[in-house]
Parts: sequence; C-alpha cells; structure tokens
Amino acid sequence: MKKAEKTRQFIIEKAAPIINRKGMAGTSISDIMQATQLAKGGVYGNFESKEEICAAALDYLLSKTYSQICAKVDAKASYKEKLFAFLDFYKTSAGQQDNYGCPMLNFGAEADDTNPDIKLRVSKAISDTENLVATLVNEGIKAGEFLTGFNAALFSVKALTMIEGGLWASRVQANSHHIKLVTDLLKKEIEDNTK
Amino acid sequence: MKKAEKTRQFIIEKAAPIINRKGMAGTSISDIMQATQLAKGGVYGNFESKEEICAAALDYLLSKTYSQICAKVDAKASYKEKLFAFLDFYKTSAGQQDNYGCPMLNFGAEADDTNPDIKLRVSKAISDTENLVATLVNEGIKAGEFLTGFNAALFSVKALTMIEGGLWASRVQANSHHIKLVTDLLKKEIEDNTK
DNA sequence: CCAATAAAAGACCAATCGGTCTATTTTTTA
DNA sequence: TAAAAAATAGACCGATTGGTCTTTTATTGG
Repeated sequence: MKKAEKTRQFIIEKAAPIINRKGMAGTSISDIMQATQLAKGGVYGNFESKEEICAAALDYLLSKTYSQICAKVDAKASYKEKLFAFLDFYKTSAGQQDNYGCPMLNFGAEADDTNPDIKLRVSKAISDTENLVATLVNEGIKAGEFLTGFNAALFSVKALTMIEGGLWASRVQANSHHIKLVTDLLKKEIEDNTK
Repeated sequence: MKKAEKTRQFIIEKAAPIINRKGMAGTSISDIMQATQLAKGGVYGNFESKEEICAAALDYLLSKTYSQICAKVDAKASYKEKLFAFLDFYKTSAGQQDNYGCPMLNFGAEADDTNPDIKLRVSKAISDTENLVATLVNEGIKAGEFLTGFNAALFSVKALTMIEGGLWASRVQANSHHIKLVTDLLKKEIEDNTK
C-alpha cells in the first residue's frame, strides 16, 4: 500500500537518469538493481516489465522538466522575460553535470522506429512544449507587449527545433557553441517583436 | 583478398539500416546474421567486434548521405539553387520509406554519453555539414549572388539545428509538419539575402 | 586442373539477458 | 504485540548475448 508506492517512485527516480544516459536498450535490469540496491524481487514486485520501467522513467523526466521550466517561467513578470527564462533553462541545463541530454530527444530518437508507446509519449511532450511557447507569445501579444505580427505557431516550431538541434549538437561536440548561438538568435527574434 | 573485402562491404550495407533503425545497443549480431544470411564465422571473419561493425556502418551512412547531398548540390548552377537542393534533400528524405532518420542524429543521441569513438565521428560529420553550407553561402557572396551581410557561420548553425530538430520532431510525430516548416523558413532566409 | 590459401559454417562458450516463483522478512492492522 | 498482509530477497529459468575456434567449403594463383 504505502511502502510499495514509495519504492516504486524510488526506483523510477534512480532508473530515469540511467535510462536517459544509456538508452532503453542499453540499460539492463541489473543496472537498475545496482542503482537502487534492490534485488530482483524488489524491482519486479513494483513493475511488470522493463518496458514499464522505461515508460515510467520517461514520464517522470518529462514532468520533472516541464515543472522546472514552469517554475522559471512563472517567476518572471513580463512575457518577454518568461520566454527568455524558457530559453535560459535549456542553455543552462546543457552544460550541467549529471545532465544526459533532453529526454524528449533521447527517448524519441531511440523509439521512433521501434516503440510506438514511447513515441506517443514524446510526441505529446513536443506538442506540450510548443503550446507553452505559443501561449506565452500569444499572451504577450494580448498584453500589448509584443507586436501583433509575432507569429506564435511559427516561432514555437522554430524554437523547438533549434533548441533540440542545438542541444544535440552541443552534446555531441562537447561544448555549448550551438545551444548558445541558437538561444541568442531566438532571444533576438523575441526582442525584434517587442514593442 | 578480393572476396573478403566484398563480403565486408556487403555486411556493412545490410547492417547499416538496421543499426540506424534499432540503435547500436538494440541491434544484435543475430540481426546482422539474419540480414546477411551469413553464419557467425562469416561475420566475425570480417570484423573483430560488434563495435567495429557499428563504426563501419556509421561511416558508410555518413559518406553515403554526404555524397547524395553533393550530387544534388552539384547538379545546380546557382548558389541559391544549391542551398535549396540541400534543404530539399532533407525535406524529401524525411518522409521516405526505409529511411530511419538521420544517422548523425540517431548515432549521436545514443553515443554522446557512452561511446567516445562514435561521438567523435558524428562530431566531425556535424562540422562537415556546416562547412558545406557555410561554403555555399560564402561562394555565393563571392559570386555576387548573395548580400555581403549574409552571415555564413550563423546560417549554417541555424540550418543544421533546425533541420536536425525538424527531422527528429517529424519522425516522432509521424508527419512532415516540422521539417517542411523549417526548410521553408530557411529558404525564405536565403531569398531575403539574395540580391 | 590442382594445390595452396582464404573465407565461411556452425558447434561451442561463459556471461548476461528479462522474467518467475517461493521463501523470508518487513510492514501494517487489529 | 501478535497475526495477517505486503514487500523484498535471491535462487532459478530458458533464451540470447557477443565472441572463439575448429572444421569444412570456396576461392585463388600457378
């Protein structure tokens, strides 16, 4: 009842960064046993399969990331600052230790041809992220902060693709060149659309 | 002597799309045996390890992609048309059957935290791709086709991140919305910098 | 065409895989 | 605090993993 739910959450939190780093196929149950210091019975008493652990780990990473972003965004007063905070979140997270890349990118790239369930979860997360950006732009327009010509739908797609592409390139090249350049360009575009 | 090299190439060509689709960790030697109809001795007589097969498969995919792009680009006369051909290559390839996503993205996302050798190969491919774009822009400026203010370095990073991010999002969402939008935006930017 | 050589087949290996199941321990409830 | 219930340990399972090695089959050069 109580204990099981705690253990389940504990497993998810320990397994998630490992799966994000090594991939679903690259992570074994013994990796998770080692990280949690649980025996096989402890793991399989709380999950039916490795797939279920992977899905739960993805959901955990997605919602954790989303709420971190919302916290940063909500802390700002103006919509321009909110959008900047959104961009800064990714710029900052890129270089961080114990950050193994964007879970959307990692899980999505692995799952797109082989795992419809995971793919759907990532697909929804993409839409959620774009909606967040688009909403901030549109609210900013309504508030009279941005020019009415600021195209929210276009900008949100541009932002998503540039950020994910920038994060990916920065991780592969082991420097922050791409993500920095890309967030700067997006900031400039926001600036240009500010009254 | 002769035969071995042919078999080696045959294995690479059969294994490459499988590895690109299922990932390095997700692909087994038996997958490769099945695809090539070779027994274990046939595979391990030509490669020392699975890692070596993966590396060779990546190199094959990268050089194949690069030469396909070059062929499309070289067929055009003007630099604007060359850049458009570059973009069209990705837009077209996205929706194609038996295309399992950009090898740079797939291998890079899997390897960035775990496989330095693969990571380095992808890192170089990123630079090569950006250099190709930057060169086309700069040559176009020299030829008097583009405005001198067209920033090649900036554009090449923007193009790479948007294309890779767009391809990834399109694959996960199983439609061409992102890649289409992104290539259109990049074309517009080229247009705006054309005299 | 034949002998020397190269290449591939496939039995075999230990290790590990994901997963099950029972015995034991821990937690909960009365 | 004792009995019932829940949760975990860990032995065990068959299948599969990447990889080796000897034997057989193809290829090659003379």
